[in-house]
Amino acid sequence: MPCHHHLTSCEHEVGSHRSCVSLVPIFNHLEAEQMDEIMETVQAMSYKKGEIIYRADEPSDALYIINKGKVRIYRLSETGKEQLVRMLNPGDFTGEHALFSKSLHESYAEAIMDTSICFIRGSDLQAFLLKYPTISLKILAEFSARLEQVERQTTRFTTEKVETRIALFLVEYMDNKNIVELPMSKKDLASYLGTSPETISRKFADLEVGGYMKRKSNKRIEILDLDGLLLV
Amino acid sequence: MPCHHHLTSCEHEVGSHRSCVSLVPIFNHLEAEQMDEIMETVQAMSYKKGEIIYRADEPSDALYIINKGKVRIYRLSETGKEQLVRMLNPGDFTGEHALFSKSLHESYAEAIMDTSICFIRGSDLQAFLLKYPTISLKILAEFSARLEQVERQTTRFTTEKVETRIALFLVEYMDNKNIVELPMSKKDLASYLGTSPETISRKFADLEVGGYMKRKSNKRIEILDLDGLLLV
DNA sequence: CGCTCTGTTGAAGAGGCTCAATATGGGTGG
DNA sequence: CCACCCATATTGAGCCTCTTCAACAGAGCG
Repeated sequence: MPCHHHLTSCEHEVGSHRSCVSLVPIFNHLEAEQMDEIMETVQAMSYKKGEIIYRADEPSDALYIINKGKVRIYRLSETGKEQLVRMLNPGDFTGEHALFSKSLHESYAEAIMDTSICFIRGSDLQAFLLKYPTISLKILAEFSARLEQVERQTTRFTTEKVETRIALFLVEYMDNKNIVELPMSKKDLASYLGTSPETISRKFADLEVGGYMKRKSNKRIEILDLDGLLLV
Repeated sequence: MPCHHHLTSCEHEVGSHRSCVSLVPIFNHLEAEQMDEIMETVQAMSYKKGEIIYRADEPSDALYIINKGKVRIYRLSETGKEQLVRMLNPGDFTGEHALFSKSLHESYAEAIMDTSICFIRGSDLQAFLLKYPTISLKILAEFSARLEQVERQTTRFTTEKVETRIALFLVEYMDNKNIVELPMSKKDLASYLGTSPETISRKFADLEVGGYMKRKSNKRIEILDLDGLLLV
């Protein structure tokens, strides 16, 4: 069951010391012995909160799979400003660009809590992809979902005003009890939605006085008027 | 040799009646007999200028490969505004999302000149991917390049002002004689760069009086001050 | 040859950014 | 366990970029 978005955990139920391989969508459809084979090539690494996992312009030849923790992927624009691209939770992976197309990263990956990561070297992965082609299909599905996600986001940047983008974000992340659990700080949310923290603050206040939502706590928001929110 | 951008032709040297298969990056590394095998499953179709190839929310089970012509991929946002996502030239493909992740298109594909397209049905493609896993590697490379491209564009939308986005666009599409051949109408360029045609007009005028560039004709621009353009 | 779509230019207004001051609150060390 | 502290969040004010509407010019096409 693929995730329809990529900022909150997809509940991969990652056990503490079991290797990531068996728990990751791109591998967990394999036979046990095939997973064992992959596990043997996997290396683990731990990062403390705040540590940078990779930087733009660094070379890379590995796929990074999040085993535990949370990772922030961001970019710096030509003029040096930062934009949050996505958040990685256990079971998600990154580093693919350096693997499949070029050899240099274009984004930054930062552990925002203590995080453990599994690496598969590019050459090993490539061998597995040729040996077990179904893995490629899984990765292709993941890539194509991400492409749609980013294109959708891009379209919103150019065609919707900030208030609408926030509203759409809230609707997407709302659970079945009309509660949104913000998956990041408001500062990061601002960066993700292409605006400033000040504007986020103001628009949240506006939406609250408009009766569309109510802030239950710092990171919890209750949606009161879903239909109205979509028309903002 | 992958394209570093996706709006101008990558010079695939497509012959007039030869099937697309042999000329497309994702297949042209295969042996002749393997390509023949694929060609047998391919169906061709022609579209006249202005015809829609697929629409959002339509189901699909095929990969579309451009054989001849030019195709515009665009999205409509939640509030109905259009954004140009990319242009397809001979050798490019689309329709992947409906194939690999979901079954419905999210974007629109429109032939902007008389265009001929080859289809590979999803089930056939899947079989080939399992039989010849190197095809997957090619598609993975293409997807990952596109992901980077879209993410880069997204970051520019949120962090750069319009004038900078135009400047970066011009620099990317400049050839080795400092000439930019605009690959689309100014109207489409505005949509692609997330602004309005009026602003494009004005910024081009500004860049010209600033001595950064000179309009040679409607679609040809000469870059006069590359370094200055990057600092705009 | 005229019609329509594309492109240009002008003016006004709005939305959002920046800078600055203040408030809040979670984490840490005592 | 409490108090402090610093990053995060909020609120205010002014400004600037860009959008929008409108009028007009030009180019491509039938």
